Amino acid sequence: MAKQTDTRTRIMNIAEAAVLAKGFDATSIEEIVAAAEITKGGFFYHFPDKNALARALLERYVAAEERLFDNLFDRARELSDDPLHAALIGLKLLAELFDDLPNGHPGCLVAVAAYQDRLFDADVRDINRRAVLGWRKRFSAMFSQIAESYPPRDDVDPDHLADFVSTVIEGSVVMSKALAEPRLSACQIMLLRGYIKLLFEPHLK
Amino acid sequence: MAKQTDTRTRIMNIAEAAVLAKGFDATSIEEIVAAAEITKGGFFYHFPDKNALARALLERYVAAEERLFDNLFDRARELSDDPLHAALIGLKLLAELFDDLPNGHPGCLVAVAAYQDRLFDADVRDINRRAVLGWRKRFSAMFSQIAESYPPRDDVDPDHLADFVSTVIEGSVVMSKALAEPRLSACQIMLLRGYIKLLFEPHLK
DNA sequence: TGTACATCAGTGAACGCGCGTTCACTGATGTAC
DNA sequence: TGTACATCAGTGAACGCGCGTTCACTGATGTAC
Repeated sequence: MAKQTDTRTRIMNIAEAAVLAKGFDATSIEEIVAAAEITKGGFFYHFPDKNALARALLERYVAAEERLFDNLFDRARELSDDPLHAALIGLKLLAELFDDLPNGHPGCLVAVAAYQDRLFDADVRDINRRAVLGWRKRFSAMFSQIAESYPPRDDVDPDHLADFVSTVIEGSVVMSKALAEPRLSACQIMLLRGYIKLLFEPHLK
Repeated sequence: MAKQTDTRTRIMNIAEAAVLAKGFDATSIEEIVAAAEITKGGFFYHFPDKNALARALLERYVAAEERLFDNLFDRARELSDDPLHAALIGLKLLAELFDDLPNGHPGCLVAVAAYQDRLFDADVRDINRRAVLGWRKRFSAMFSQIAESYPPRDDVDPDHLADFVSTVIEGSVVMSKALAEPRLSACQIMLLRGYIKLLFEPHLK
């Protein structure tokens, strides 16, 4: 039973890296089982078909991302009671997290699913949609709370601002991959942080 | 000769749409020639191999994008001599352009190449890198010029700010595809515009 | 404690299909004289 | 204007390989009595 999860996890780790590097269709079961040192039959013991692998990968990825955001912004709230300051700390922590990845972020499975959605069934597409809506909900609540104490300098919809966070994260990963510049993501997230600061922080002059 | 470019263009249009919907590897030559109503031999008359198709698609896409940005920001400069106002007009025009696409932006081939780069040779990866560096150069020049007249409220590197434009565009396309919300991109670009405005526009109060 | 059976986590061989690529050929159009 | 040849833009058949999937089997571990 420890072994089951071992092999299954090993399959998924290998598959995830390959999918992020060349797409889902180009990642063959053959190469996965070769790297995992099992046979094809072994793969199909763990997953009924290839689509089930996609689903499992995306579900795991989304759950992990959610946990990560939870931890990160919970930690930020521990460091400051003020909602704006906590958000700024959270974004800084996020940037640091990206900066600590030596080869840059390996890529976001949500973006892969978005860009290859004709490959997957409605089930997988729905998981993806819900995940992004979850991010919207999370950050929208954050910005709504900030807006209560800090009237924004610009009249922006909290949902749109929430999407802006996801937009910048997703976009920065694309950019850092395209340019092979691992540090780019962290830098872009700090720019986003600058915007949030500018938008909400009271002007002192 | 009109016919040659016709068929070649038809192949590329069909291929581009398919690649943006499911990735490069999953787009078979078989389905392309079926849709283009030619035989496989016909395809290989126009392209020596599948990688040549990828290269041709990316080159065409990058060139078209460059022309589009040229036209858009040239037009903006016609409408205002002031570099900041011209930039804000340019971003507004860009947002409108996105909003006019009824099904949303079909996707950016640069993002596809970034997320499936293990599929392509060094040649294709280089075209991609240069394209993104081109965007950086374009927008960096724009922001440097703005900064001459309008001291930014925040000390940001023009290159980073330039990348931020690309980041938001790329990210918003990912988001609008993931959520199947065609209008999202335009909205996110307007948020970016709001940031630029906030960053450079003199505070009146 | 020993035996019988069930389940788990795979193996290994086989399958047919679709893929990218090659190549000999062809009919229409263009060019030289 | 007619003929000979070249080029263009493909056709159509064939190729071998790798893909996802199936399935009968297996050896190790767990459970009942």
